[in-house]
Amino acid sequence: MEISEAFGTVLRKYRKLAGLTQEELALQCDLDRTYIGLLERAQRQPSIATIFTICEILKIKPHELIKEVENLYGI
Amino acid sequence: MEISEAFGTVLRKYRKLAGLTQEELALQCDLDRTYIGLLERAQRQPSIATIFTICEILKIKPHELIKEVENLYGI
DNA sequence: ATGTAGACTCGCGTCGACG
DNA sequence: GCGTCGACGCGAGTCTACA
Repeated sequence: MEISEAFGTVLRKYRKLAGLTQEELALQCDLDRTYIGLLERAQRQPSIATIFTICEILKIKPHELIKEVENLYGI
Repeated sequence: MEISEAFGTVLRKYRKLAGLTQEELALQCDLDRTYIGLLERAQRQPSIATIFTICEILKIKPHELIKEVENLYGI
């Protein structure tokens, strides 16, 4: 599995766990709604700053999210 | 502490631990030598793909590196 | 072996609009 | 509520060169 694909999958999972729509998450993260969609569909590579911002809103530690990305990616 | 500053500090620490020069690390990561320097001096924000690539060469799990970045950043 | 600088390409991230 | 499209600014990442 590709890395952006892994990230997108994990992101969607945690967003739904938080009970947020792409629109709500984007608003709170101060990011664009379409960009969250692009991330989930693995069409963009987030920067480390973006990862931290999203994790803060999703109330999850970045390293925990990254760990799941590692698993899907297959490290 | 800024997030790119935190990442740069952690990167430099693990690069030296691995006994590599910026040049050697860059070569193995298939990145530019000057870019590694920019990262360590907090003048660039790595993408998630770049983080994973660097961590692979440094023989460290991305989430472990991220965890240290969190600590310096103060989460 | 590293810092810096300039110039370059391309992808991140934004925005408005439509189905 | 989400996917997609086109257009856009700007920053990631490259390359060359000098100290």
